[in-house]
Amino acid sequence: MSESSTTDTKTSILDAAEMLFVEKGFDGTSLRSVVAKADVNIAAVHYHFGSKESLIQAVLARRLEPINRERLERLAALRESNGKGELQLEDVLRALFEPALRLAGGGEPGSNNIVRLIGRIFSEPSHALQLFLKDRFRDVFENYTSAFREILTELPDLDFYWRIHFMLGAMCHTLCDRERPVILSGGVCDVESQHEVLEQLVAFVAGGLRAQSTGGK
Amino acid sequence: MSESSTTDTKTSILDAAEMLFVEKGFDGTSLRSVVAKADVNIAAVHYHFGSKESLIQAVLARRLEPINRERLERLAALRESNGKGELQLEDVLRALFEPALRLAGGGEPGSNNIVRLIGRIFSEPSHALQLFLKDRFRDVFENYTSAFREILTELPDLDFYWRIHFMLGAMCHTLCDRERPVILSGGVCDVESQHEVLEQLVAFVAGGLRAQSTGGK
DNA sequence: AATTCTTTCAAACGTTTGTTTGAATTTGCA
DNA sequence: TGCAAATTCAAACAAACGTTTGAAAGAATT
Repeated sequence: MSESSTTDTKTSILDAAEMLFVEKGFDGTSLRSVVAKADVNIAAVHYHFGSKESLIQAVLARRLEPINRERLERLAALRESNGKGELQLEDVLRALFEPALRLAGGGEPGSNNIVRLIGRIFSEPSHALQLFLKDRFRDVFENYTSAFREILTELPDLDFYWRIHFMLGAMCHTLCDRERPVILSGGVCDVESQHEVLEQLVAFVAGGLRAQSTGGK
Repeated sequence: MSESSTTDTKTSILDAAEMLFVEKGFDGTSLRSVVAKADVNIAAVHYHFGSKESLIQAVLARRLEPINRERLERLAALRESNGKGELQLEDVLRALFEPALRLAGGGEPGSNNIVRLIGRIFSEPSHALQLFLKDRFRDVFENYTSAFREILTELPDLDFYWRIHFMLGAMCHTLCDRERPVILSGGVCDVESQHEVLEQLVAFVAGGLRAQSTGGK
C-alpha cells in the first residue's frame, strides 16, 4: 500500500471539503465540488470515507480531536500546578478557548477556515451530527463543567447552567463569525490578533459568569 | 381576487417552509417537501414568491419585521420615559431580547420554531442572505449600539465592540438552541419560561458588558 | 516475474433538485 | 351574465445530486 499516496488523496479531500463546508455549509456543498477542488475522482470519496455523512464527520474529527485533547490536558495541568489551591476562572476559560482560537491564527492556510466551521456545527439541524458532537465533546463538557462549578460555588444551579449555555454561545459565535467584529467596529477589532480575541472573550465571559445571581433558588 | 384564498396559499407555504427550514435548514429543505406539507401545487411557490431564495427571505421578513419594529419602539419608549435621565443597561437589554424571546413562548404553535431559525441565520454561509439580514437589522443595530455606547461610557472602543459581538453570540445561541440548556442542566433550566430565559440572559450579558476593561486604549 | 491487494478511473445508476410551461380553473368587476 | 385578470394545476424541463459499478492502474508480497 502506498502510504503517502493514500494519505495525500484522503488529505486532499479533507482539505477541500473543509474549505467548501465553511463557505457553503454541509448541505450546500456537493461531493462533486469537493473532488473538483481536491482534483481527485468522485469515487475516491466513497472509497476512503464511505459516504458524505462520514466525510463530514471525518472533517470535523480531524480538527476536534487535537483541540479537545489539549483542552483536557490544559485543565489537568491547571489542577496539578495549583496543588490544593483553587482554580482561577480566567485560567480555566483560557484553557477552554485558546486551543480552538489558536487555530484561527495558525500557520496553515486552511486552519483559519475550520474555526468558523467548528463554531457553526452546534447550530446544525442534522440529528446525526448532533449525536456525533455529543460524543466528541462529552469529556470536555463534563470536566470543564465541574471545574466551573468548583469556582462558582455561590451560584445557584439554575443560574450556573444558564450561564454555561450563554458562555458556549459567545464562544461559538466568536469562532463562527470572523468578520462581523471588524465590520461592526469599523476596523477597531482585530480578529487576526489571537491574544486580543482571547482576552476580550475571557473578560466578557468571566464578567457574565460572576454577575450577581438573579435570585433563583 | 380572492383575498382569503390567496392569503391562505401564501401563508400555508410560509408556515410549512418555516417549520421545515428549522428542522432541516435552508439547503436541506426542498420546495417539494414544502408544498407537500402546505398541500399546494409546486408551481405556487414560484407564482407567489418567484424563487426559493425569495421564499427564504419572505419567511424571515414576516417574523423579523414585527420583532425589529418592536425593538425600535421599546427603545424609543425607554428614552422618552426617562426624560433626560440615563438609560439603564438592563432595560435596554430587555427591550432588545424580549421581542424575540416572547415568540418562543407565544401562543401559535409555529412561532416556537421560528425563534430557532432567527438564531441560526447569522451563521448561515449564504452571502445573499447575509446582505438581506444586514439591511433588515441596520436600524436596530445602529440605535441599540448608540444606546449601549451612552451607558458604557468608560469602556474603550475596542472592548465595547467586542462585547457587542459576544452579546449577539449569547443571544443567537439562546434563540437557536432551545433544548441544550434543559439537557445540560438535567432539567433545571426551563426554556418554556420566557421570564426565566430573559432574566438569566440579561444578567449574564449585563455582567459581561460591565466587566472591567482588559486595558485596551 | 507472478500474484494479490490497494487505489484510481470514466461512466453510468436512479433520484431529486429548482424552475418553467400552457392549459384549466377560479375569482373580481362591469 | 360575460369578460379579464388572478390563481391553480399536472406535467415536464435540464441540471445536479449521492452513490455504484467494473475495469484499469499501481504497489506490495511471494
